[in-house]
Amino acid sequence: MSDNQRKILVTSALPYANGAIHLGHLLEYIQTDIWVRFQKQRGHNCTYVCADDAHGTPIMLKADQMGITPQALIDQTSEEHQRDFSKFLIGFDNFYSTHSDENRDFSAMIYTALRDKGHIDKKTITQAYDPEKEMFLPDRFVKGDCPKCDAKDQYGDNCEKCGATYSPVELKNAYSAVSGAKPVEKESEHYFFKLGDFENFLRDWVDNHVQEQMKNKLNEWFDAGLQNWDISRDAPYWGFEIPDAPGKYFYVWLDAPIGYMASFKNWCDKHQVDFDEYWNKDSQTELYHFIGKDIAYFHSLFWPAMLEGAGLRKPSGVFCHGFVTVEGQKMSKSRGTFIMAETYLNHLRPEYLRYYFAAKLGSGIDDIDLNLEDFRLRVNADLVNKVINIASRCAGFINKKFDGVLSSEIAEPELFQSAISKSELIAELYETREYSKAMREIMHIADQANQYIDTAEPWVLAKQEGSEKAVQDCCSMGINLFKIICAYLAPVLPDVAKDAQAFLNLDDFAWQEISKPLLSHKINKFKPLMQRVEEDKVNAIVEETKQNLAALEEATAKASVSELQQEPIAETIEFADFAKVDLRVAEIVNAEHVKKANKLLRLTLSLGDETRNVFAGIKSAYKPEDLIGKHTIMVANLATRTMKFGDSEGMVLAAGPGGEDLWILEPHQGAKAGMRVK
RNA sequence: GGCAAUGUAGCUCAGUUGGUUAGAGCAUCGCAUUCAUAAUGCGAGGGUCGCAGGUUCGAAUCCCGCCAUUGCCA
Repeated sequence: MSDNQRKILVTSALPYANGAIHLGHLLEYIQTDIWVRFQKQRGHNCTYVCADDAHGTPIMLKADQMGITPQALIDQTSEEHQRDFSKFLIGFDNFYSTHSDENRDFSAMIYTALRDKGHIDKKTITQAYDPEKEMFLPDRFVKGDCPKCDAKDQYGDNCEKCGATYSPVELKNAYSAVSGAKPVEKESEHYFFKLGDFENFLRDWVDNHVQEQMKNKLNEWFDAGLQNWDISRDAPYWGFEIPDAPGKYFYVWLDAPIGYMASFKNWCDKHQVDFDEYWNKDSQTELYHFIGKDIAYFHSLFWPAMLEGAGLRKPSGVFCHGFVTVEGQKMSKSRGTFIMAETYLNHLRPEYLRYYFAAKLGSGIDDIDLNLEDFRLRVNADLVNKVINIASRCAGFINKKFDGVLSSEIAEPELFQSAISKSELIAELYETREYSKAMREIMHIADQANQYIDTAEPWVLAKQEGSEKAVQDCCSMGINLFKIICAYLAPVLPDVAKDAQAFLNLDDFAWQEISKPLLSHKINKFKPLMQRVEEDKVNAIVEETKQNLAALEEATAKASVSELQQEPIAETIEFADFAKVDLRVAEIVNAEHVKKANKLLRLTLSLGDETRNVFAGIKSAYKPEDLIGKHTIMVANLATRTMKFGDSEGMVLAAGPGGEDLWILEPHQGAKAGMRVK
């Protein structure tokens, strides 16, 4: 190993231990794993640790619902997570849990240090409390009617319908999402981390440790003023009890990032590595966290502040990435695009996805779109048609005519040189997480290789008497280019790289060896290294995702509070009262976005002889173009209501809790605009 | 509601500090070719760079407003 070998510790965000790994998670683990494999291929000492995030109310409640202990739930989840990760070739050096002795010790140690330096405050706050379950309720576990717009079934912090923000105690008809009981207000003393103590330090630190795009966002928080952070929760809570405060527990987000340290410590003890060398205040090693843009706040403010306060080293960098969208939209359960790792693996090998993500990942925080058609075409074209094709079209000649031995010289030194001269550029692109640019460079080499073989025409030479050496030379040239390309792609395609090594009769693809040509070298029989992605396999993933969802919904519907419990049937009315409501079939002749309105769509409804302008709060669930031409049911004799955006002349009927889960009514085929519903 | 990021060919994306006729891959079409997992090579068509203003000799690039998408609001 060279003198300039770096010591690097890398983490991915800890997956929460109450659900399965999905494509959104995988973007991050794949991005990190590629980076780690690259560092190792370069000969650096790089360690990759992760853990399950195993504490908090949602885990406690889910275990309760399943009738098992939280410990049993997180054990089971950990097994599932590790199985998925390993199948996706995520090469963690250590995968641990935040519910561990190491983590308990570090959490206590850091908390104590912060407290002793005066960075912890106590304050009594009022919170919603479930008298039946005898527990405090986090905002998202209190539901009720929006205090502003009266929308039903809104969460305790903000309204999906009108966008208002408020506190849970303001909700009308509030109920606990856990028991259905009416929450009461109750006081409790909470512990706070005084983030504001670290403002100067953080402003400095943020300046050269986060991406440009993140700085703007963080500045907003600085400008708003850093608030104290509530780090305690009352019993019953699934987590670590605060050392000097019986009945109080660390909030899950306090011990989650500390889990990075705990997992690493656990690994150090198994491998006789000096933990302190990595975490001492003046450590010379490097520490990088790969995270999603949603948790930037915790990793760029709380975490470095906690480390600073506790006298530990700070991260060398926090690398944020965007979200995965599918077909240009948020992953959606109902569209079948909320794809689980396991579902994907039932149909396709992981490297297709690894390559596709690599081909689209840059160093920024842009969202990454998985377009299923593009995915299939891109992977097939780049990997199978271009890269693997090179070996496929050369290997036959070498094996049949030359007993598998490559020629003793490089036929096209310039072309060979051009391919290896990209080594440092590609390394730099991997290092800076510009994988998409790296992939482009590599594919360009593959194009050149195919062009070369086309020009050299070994199949023509093979038929000419006395051209044997020319055939061997040109096919050996092709194999050598193939070797270089595979070495460059190794971080992304670990299994293909392994198979290519077997074919090429090599032990590894160490980066320093890339420039060495294979001369008079014996290779093995070529076997197809990768099959094309078939369209029906991709469709099967979407299909299975939809089916899983249906099964899941059935299960949760049984377990949770029923629709009727949430909203009991209203009091009985006479037919005459009902008859006053004039319901009509209406055709949606136009639908469009409403400027400045986050929730509304403007619908133009035809009743045959007249048209109505109606505003409907369904933007989160429907795209305008998907509605046009359809029929629906409207209240036609509702008094016109004047809104900020214009008059709404009626109302369309819809059911569902809100957000994406909102369904408007549609009559069976044959109903005509204007018909009365009675 | 506030803030941030994003919006470029059918699709997925590049476009460095503003500077000729806006690029690539895939898809489409034509030609060549058969060594290769119906792969490959050569060539062609295709864009008022989200919309509307402004600054400038000159804007995809800078400024303002608006629209849309995604995320955050501890």
